[in-house]
Amino acid sequence: VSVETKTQDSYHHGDLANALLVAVGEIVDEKGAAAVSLREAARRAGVSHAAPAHHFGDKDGMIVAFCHQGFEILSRQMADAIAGAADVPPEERIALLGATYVRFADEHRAHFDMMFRTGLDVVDDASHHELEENGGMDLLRGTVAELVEAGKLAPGDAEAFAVALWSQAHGLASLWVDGAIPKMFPDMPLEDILDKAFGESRLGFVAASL
Amino acid sequence: VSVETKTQDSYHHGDLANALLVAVGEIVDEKGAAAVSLREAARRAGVSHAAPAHHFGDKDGMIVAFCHQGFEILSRQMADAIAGAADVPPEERIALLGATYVRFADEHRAHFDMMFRTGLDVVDDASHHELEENGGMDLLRGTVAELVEAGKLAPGDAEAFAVALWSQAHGLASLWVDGAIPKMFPDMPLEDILDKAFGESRLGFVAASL
DNA sequence: TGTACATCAGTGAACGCGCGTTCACTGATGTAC
DNA sequence: TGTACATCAGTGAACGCGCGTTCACTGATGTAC
Repeated sequence: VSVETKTQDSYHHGDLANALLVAVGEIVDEKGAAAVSLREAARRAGVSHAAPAHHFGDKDGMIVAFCHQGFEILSRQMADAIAGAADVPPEERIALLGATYVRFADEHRAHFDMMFRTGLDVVDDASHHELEENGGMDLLRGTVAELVEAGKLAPGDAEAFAVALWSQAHGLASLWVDGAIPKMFPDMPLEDILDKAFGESRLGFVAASL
Repeated sequence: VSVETKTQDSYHHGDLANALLVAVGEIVDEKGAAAVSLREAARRAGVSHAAPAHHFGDKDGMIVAFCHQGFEILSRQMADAIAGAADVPPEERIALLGATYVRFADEHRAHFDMMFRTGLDVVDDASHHELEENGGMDLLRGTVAELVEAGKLAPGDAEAFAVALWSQAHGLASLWVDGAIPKMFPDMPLEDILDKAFGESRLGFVAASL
């Protein structure tokens, strides 16, 4: 996706808020999250440097909006992943959620970086809220609860199990996106790693043994 | 640890390089990795802003030196963790390595952030080298190899197993240090989580089932 | 259909800031003789 | 033991840069009547 710059003969952009968010993604991809600035985003959108203020208020506003977009995408993809799998055992749905999380990071590196890896206070504050609100965390909790109901997981282990799963997915996503896994273990396709990390047999055990 | 500022009546600091690295850690802890600057580090060390150049050349040099320090600590802690456990089964040593990795992140948040989470090119380039050189990765590989030798893991699964373990430890460390786990799952002590994530029974299975 | 007017979105100049880096310098230390 | 000198570590001024934010403005759009 490329930034839609303003039509040359029009004073108003028409879709500046979106164009700026696209620009933010490009900056993160090209130069890292630390390089994001209002002025650079405005430049890429073909607009004066003061224009973003009309849409996002200030820099924090733009960054939070970008993260919000990411959380929406992530939660939608997670919901989609298990929407068509209601009749499947919970451990398989959990595997789907984990793989979806990692694929989201792979396909939306800029969003993943901003959402989870910048360490900005404004992002941390917003992220907690987003994770609770948008349903991604509820899907994990709910599916783990089904595992308990099905007698495959002790009730007292539900939280630890959820944490372990989230950690596995988050760590895989982080190291993969960083390029650490490809560097240390060349020639391992992501899908192979996902098979191993979230494969049915493994999760079945984890549920039983925790 | 606090920055040792220069003795007031001495022109030379005496231990400026170390004092600057301590200052970097404080800045990361207080204001995030993005706030690290040569001038702020010099300020905290009680020295003129041009002084750091004599020790680290430029800003990248200072950051790489800080990361290098972190990799040294991590690899030493990992080596120590299994040094006294040579007679223990490999799956238990692997659990020790994982827990050590997470505890390192918990106890050295600033270093962990800089080493793995800034996304700076200069850090990424150095980190790959450090991980290979300083032995941390070798410890993981070596212990996984023992698992294979002991017939507890198929040779073809060794790499995937190593990736899964590293991911589990890295994700747990990241989410814990971010405060995401405490926020989503309050009142779970880190040691409890480590027990569940790297506990003997779980790893025994993972080795057998991958 | 036309006109006044409010509202909104983008402009461009200006501000002050902290930054990395350079450079000629100076104080301190150590070494050769 | 003393002296010249090289070397090293820290200084302070200067530079140019990109940044976030503010502000009076202006062009465009839509709405009331």
